[in-house]
Amino acid sequence: MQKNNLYKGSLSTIVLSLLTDQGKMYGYQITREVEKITGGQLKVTEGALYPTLHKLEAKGLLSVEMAKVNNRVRKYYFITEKGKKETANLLNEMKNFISNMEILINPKLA
Amino acid sequence: MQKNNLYKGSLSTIVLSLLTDQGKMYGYQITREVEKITGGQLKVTEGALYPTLHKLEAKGLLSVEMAKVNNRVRKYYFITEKGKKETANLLNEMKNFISNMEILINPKLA
DNA sequence: ACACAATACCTAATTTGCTTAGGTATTTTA
DNA sequence: TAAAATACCTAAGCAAATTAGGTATTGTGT
Repeated sequence: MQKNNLYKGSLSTIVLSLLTDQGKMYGYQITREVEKITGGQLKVTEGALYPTLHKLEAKGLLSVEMAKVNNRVRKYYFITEKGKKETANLLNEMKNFISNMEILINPKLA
Repeated sequence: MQKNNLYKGSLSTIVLSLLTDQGKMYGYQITREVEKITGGQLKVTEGALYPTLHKLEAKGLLSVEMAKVNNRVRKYYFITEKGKKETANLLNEMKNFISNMEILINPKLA
């Protein structure tokens, strides 16, 4: 996703969070949106994204809806009921991670 | 470090940040300190920590000082000049990661 | 008209950073 | 006196990326 390997492990959370917010999105759109939101700082590579989308679908957290736009196929992903619960868990884990990191790197808070 | 794989990639930053704060520490002490600071939420496993300390030493970011306490060996690690610069970089990357994640998971901020 | 960029999907080999599961040895505690 | 804690270590395996490809269509610049 970057040279930076801090993002390793966060992709599923990012995807599920975006889909929670936007309802449904297709893969390529997700890569554009993340780049836009982070001001170009984070680029989700397709080699990371597509396998992740397939994994989340296989786990039953996402469903797919095919669409044909301009003679080109799009696969819109959206969150299932099961996915909503898992998203809530992942978002909590992310918030916990962030607060733990903040006290770890900021000794004044410890 | 946990079941949670968000921490993947953050161990070097955690170690260097702690050593910046505390001057010098030995491996086992680092595992105790991280667990204490995070209220038991994050446990740095020795299988992850020792190879990381050796890697940081090999890169010239840390130096070692042996000590014998109670007939048992301790290896105290401390940051080199080169390590100070790299620590500053890693801390900046971590802060960037955190702010990017915050806007990604919090659509109201986007 | 034609090349190149952008859109849109995909896979597979490799790398990386951890987990899991061991190992040695001494000191402290129940 | 057995178990837990202290203190170091390594190696096989796993999971999530990176890197480096692939196909095909549409839009853009010259």
